[in-house]
Amino acid sequence: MERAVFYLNNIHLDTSESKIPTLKLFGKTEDGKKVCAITSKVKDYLWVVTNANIKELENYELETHEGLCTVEKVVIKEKMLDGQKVMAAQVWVNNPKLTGYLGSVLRKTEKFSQVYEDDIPFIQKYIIDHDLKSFSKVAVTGNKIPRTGFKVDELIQMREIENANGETAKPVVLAFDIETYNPRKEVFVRGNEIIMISFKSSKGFSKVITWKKFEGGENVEFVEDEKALIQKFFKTLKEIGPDVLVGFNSDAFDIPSIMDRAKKFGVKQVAGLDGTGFKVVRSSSGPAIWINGITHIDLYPFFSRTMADRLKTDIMSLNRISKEVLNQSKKSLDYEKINELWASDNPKDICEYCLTDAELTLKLFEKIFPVMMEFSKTVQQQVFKTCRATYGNLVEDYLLKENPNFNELRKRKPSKEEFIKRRKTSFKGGYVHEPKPGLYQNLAVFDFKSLYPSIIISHNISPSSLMKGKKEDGHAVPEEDYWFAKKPVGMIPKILEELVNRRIGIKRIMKDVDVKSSQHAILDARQYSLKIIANSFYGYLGFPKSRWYSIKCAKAVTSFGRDYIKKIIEQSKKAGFEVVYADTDSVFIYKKKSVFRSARKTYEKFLKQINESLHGFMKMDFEGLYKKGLFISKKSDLVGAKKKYALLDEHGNLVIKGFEYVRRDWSPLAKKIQLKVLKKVLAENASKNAVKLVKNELKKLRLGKTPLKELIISVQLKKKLENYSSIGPHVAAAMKAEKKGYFINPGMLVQFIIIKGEGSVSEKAFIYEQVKKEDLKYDPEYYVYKQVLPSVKRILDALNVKEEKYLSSQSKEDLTSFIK
DNA sequence: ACATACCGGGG
DNA sequence: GTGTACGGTATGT
Repeated sequence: MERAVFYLNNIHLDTSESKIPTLKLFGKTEDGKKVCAITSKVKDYLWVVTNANIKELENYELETHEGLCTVEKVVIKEKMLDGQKVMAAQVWVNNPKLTGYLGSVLRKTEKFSQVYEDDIPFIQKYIIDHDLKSFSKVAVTGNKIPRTGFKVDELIQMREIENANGETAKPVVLAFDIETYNPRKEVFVRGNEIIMISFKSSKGFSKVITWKKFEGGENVEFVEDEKALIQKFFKTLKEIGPDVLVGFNSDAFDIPSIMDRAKKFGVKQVAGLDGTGFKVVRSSSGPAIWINGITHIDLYPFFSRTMADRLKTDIMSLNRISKEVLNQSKKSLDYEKINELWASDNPKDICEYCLTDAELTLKLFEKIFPVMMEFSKTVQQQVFKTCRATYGNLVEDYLLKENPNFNELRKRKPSKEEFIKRRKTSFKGGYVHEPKPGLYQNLAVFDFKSLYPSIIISHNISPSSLMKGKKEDGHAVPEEDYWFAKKPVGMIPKILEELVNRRIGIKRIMKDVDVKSSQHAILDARQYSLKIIANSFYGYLGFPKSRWYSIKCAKAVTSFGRDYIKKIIEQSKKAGFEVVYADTDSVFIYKKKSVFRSARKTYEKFLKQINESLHGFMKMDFEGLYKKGLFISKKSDLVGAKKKYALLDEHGNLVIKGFEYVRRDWSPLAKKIQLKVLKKVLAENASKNAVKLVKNELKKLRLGKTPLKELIISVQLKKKLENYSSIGPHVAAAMKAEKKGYFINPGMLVQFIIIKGEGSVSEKAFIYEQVKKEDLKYDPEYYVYKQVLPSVKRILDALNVKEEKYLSSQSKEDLTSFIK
């Protein structure tokens, strides 16, 4: 027997080789040796709540197409279910893959229909039950066995495993990026050549590999052809032997591309430490790529959901995130230029571009990894899973992990029918005070500190306390006829309170730590992970897929919340402030004729007054002071749109939320004008210039002088042409193009122009190439009224600029004649 | 009014 | 595996 202590990298249950699943744990020792521990002797369990004689269960056997499922042991225990004591049988199963199936069979029986915990993924239970953590030490006992096929230093037939605590490992990281040649504008991976791959490692490895030779590139290595490039990718992965492979959108783009090309050239994928290739697994953000023994991190899902609230940018591209987080931009090179350079055998600039992307990816990873790790530790799941999780997943994982401390049976996920039923049930959300469109000066934003968590804790909002005891003794819900008992404290408020208290404790410690130290960064990451999870409890209660879903609890939370925010609005008005906008837990207020310099003092004084009037646990924070705020109206409504505003902060940064200029199905012209107008209005303080700009652009457009390229609308063709039941403009354009002999393929990006003529938008849509070749004229009317106007109208409306000012003083009819 | 289809990230 | 993101918008029918 041997004992090996190593940092755990990843765990999974492998069913590829035989019907008996093998548990594989990968990691590395302190001195950097790679280890894999395997075992096929893992047992899983489920719970059955029953008063029936359990003898029948003890020797239960079930034939399945995946082998025999046998019950190996049954243990009776007293458990809690919704705060009530129940007798339950813990049923141990020989094969973890069959637990769910056994559960579904038992559920159909009369005696054993109340089945629990059969739907918790085995690995998740295993990690919780063995107290394991990503990149933390584990101690394994077992026998060394021959390493046949494994790319590790040691392979162990595992008997036992335990958490060995201690420091977490600093992983060896390899960041990568690919470039593809895509002259036919297919958006998706199929059929596109990979022309180069770049690498940057945490150990200083830096290289671009490509298959067209040129003079004088730095860190460039040339290979014979694309096949050799793909082979080189796997070879490099093996040579560097990273603990973490990181990309940006690599789940959806880089790795699927590599897999696709490897298949085409018959290159065997050897990525995992057991010689296996990439594996496509389901994650809550869509398909994800798993590698045995290496943690694959895709930065995109983590930034675009978990970190989104912390970023100013609304656009989650590598460039924008790098700019904000690292203060470093991508090399600018648009994809048409990439195609052009490659076609003309001049890939040098592409190489530099590619390497910069890998470098930014590595830097972003290094910056954000502590945060990912804190999330992973907090919910006790593998970082692979946590960094792709939705808020709901994080709460659910946290509850699954904390729940055993309460001896409660963990709830099941809803059935399909239940899910559909829940989804139909809507309820009133937070209170929204619609903004009056306009540009405001010196705005203050206050928000309740953890409004919903505070409400849940202080009103004991929990399924187990719902309508227990007498109404007079409980917390009555505003506008509703139900209540929550004050005691005993329910599982959800209890877990949440512990979480909030932990965060308070961390924040207290942080005060005495140097802001620039790495310890501070870690503590900040930890408190942030706790904050995100705490703030998501409410959403979780009302999320139809939740195990601990409770519509009454969710309703109660928003009901209390509306009560609180309305009181703040009233108080603000009484104190002589104008309330511009309020949403759920925040208010945007201002005072007419205020001066920026003195505004902060005024607001701070008022905030203090608010806080003095609030009960103990409720508190409002000063979220920010903005020099300017632009609120715009809904499309055709008088009241303003929700979450659509642009702010200019104290340092002159623009914060733009919810404007459409980011989308590719808008013409570059509309996007460009919208952004310019916003900048002029907010940053340059010149709405006159904005009007002038719009006027000029419209004039150009009407004279037919706008370059065609600026008018291209790009929409992806997602299906075969014959499968469309509704023929939208991109489909119609593609159909016409195909008849003319153009290459049309599902997956491609249809770039079209709306041309002059009669009929619907679809009838007037033609692909860009055809418009160019046949010298068709674009339709100024369409671009004026369907592209440019919608993008700026609401902004200028908010500033009380009348349409005529920029559209023209002439009538529409006159304009049409003008165009002719 | 309702249904359908697409956006995001990546080249 | 019981479910496969989601909220917003334009255009067709």
